[in-house]
Amino acid sequence: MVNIKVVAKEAGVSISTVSRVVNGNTSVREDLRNKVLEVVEKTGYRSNFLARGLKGLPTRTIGLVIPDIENPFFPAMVRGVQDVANRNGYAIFLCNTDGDMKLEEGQYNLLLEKKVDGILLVSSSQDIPFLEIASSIPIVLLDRYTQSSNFSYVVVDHTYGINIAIKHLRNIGRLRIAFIGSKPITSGARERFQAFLVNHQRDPNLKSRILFGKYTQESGAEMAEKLLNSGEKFDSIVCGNDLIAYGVIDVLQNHGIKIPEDVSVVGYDDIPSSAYRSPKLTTIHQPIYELGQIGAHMMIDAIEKGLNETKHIKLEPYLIVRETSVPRGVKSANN
Amino acid sequence: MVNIKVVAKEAGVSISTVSRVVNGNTSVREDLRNKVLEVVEKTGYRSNFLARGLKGLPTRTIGLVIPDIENPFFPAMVRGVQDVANRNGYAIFLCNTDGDMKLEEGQYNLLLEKKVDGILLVSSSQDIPFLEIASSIPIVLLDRYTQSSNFSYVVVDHTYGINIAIKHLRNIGRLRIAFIGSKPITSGARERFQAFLVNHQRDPNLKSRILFGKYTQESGAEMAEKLLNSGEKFDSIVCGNDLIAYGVIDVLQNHGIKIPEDVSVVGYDDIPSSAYRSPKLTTIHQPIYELGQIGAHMMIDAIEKGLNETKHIKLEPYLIVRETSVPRGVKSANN
DNA sequence: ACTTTTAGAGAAAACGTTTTCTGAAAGAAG
DNA sequence: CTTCTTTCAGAAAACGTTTTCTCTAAAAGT
Repeated sequence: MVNIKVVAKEAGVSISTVSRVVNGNTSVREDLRNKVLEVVEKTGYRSNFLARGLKGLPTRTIGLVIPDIENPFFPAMVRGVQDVANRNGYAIFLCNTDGDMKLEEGQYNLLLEKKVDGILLVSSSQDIPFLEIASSIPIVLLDRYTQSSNFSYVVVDHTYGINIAIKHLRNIGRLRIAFIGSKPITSGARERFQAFLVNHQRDPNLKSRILFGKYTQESGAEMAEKLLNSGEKFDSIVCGNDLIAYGVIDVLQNHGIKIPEDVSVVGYDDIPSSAYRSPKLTTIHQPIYELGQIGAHMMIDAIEKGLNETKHIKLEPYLIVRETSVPRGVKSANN
Repeated sequence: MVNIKVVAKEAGVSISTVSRVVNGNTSVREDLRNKVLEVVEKTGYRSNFLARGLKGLPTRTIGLVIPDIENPFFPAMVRGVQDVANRNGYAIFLCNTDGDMKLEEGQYNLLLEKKVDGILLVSSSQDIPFLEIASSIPIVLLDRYTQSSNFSYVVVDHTYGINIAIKHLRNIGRLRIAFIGSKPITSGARERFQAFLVNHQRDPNLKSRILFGKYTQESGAEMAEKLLNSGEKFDSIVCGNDLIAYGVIDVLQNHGIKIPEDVSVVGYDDIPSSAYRSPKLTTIHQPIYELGQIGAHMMIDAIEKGLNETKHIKLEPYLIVRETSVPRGVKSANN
């Protein structure tokens, strides 16, 4: 491997001079600079990142930890951060936690050990003990924020998202709305649930129309069965995410319930398959790719410009009406 | 940050001794070893990977380059490699190429610069010029192999995959089979196409029932239109991947063609949504997660045991019959 | 013309390890 | 009791950089 020493020898200068030329921060005599540049070009020399890192300089490496890349919600986000990271010469370490805080801490420590310049974290809990001891590198929370937030984050405004979902259902005359979501352990789940609650404050026997499970199709199916068995009346369901909606729709249809004629279903996320699935899912679209992009930008700014005021960004989701909410013949009022 | 020096001082020994204890390759007197271990435990000392890397030791870091994480084919593969990598203490760099060989080379060089111990590559071409100049680290090709293969690879046996697809269609009486695939630029696409060809050698006007596009839903739709417009007769379609099948099904249905009554469609890949989509797609399941796992295992073996004989592994896909191939009432012969 | 400032190049220290080399003490062999 | 091994700890070199420090020579000021 060609290192700074051989470049120096080849160019007939000292290694200090080579370093100065390739980093370009101090002035070097014109002829020497050109000679060095020429040798660098010829040999394809690139300074060794391990050595630079050892000197305390940035490694141009960012850690990204998410629950599960196989969850269709995350690929777009990952791609968003990779695209801007790559454009800026950063490489990204990707880690999965499966929603387990023990693993999450493990990945966090692994990344610190790898001397990443910063960590983008989709945490699986609202309080993250291992982040409380101040870290030496910037941390940006993605998609979910913490209780005691001294960290920058970029999230989606789920209160707004649930509001427009409910508004849409009311517009088409659905007033007995059920909610099937995830246990409110993450900020996102909590916010969605609370937004639903606020919209139904005066509702007496609301409790039995609210069900909590996990963000999976299986869990969605299970909870739909439970809702059905409860005997509670409902004409529409707001789901915590699209996967849950898939399960719900399957179960409802298996019970001979017509969607959207008998009950309207609206999902949340707008993962890619929701546009293909039949019936095509009405859902709240989250700007996932943009979320990744913006997070990566914030991170790179924090790394390079040393910005350490925390920044909080909330993105707006929007409603996509497909086939699972509006029965034929019903006119959706302008929302 | 706690480094080897403070551990040495704390334990009252030299840094050499500390190094020897934490690496455990040479013998150290019992009492000193215990003292050091105790201090290491207390301080949470972990040796700096940059310094180790600089000494030429492995960085316990692997590069994984794929075309696009947003392509639903890849998350399972990525997860497969991450799971075994993680279990063995490796971190993985994930890179996207979008099928562009220029970008692929760029990512490859970026990874070399990051001093990864090895690279897992899903290449977008059958010959990879930048790999011809011998690399100092192990390379394992995933999912696709090259012409002049001096590299280890793990792939899926697509000849077998297409054979069982065709056999299935013939079993249910479909004899005029069309093929809509990707231009045979990767080994996978080429193999699928050739397997189809071999099965139809005596067929006179076969050409017009073979169409090449890209591995996307849009392309699938486009080619289905083309096939329809050609006036060529067909009773079934084998698609190069599931995404193409989605596009094909949409177009066929829009033309009032019933699936599977009028024409049978079989996909290839079995991406997650194929089990949900309606109609549920009959397809060839590829063991994608296993492919990632096995690739990672080969890589780690190559890194740690220095195995440098090239190893070639072919995994067997299998048929999953869902709703797009067998018309009601037709009995599928035992295959 | 002589001193003072400035430009800019090289030497050397430092980053945190691993590992070879050196050396001392203890044990074995004569 | 002396000499030769052996065991094992510490010193020091090395990995490839960046950057501070030192020094020379030229430019600038008087």
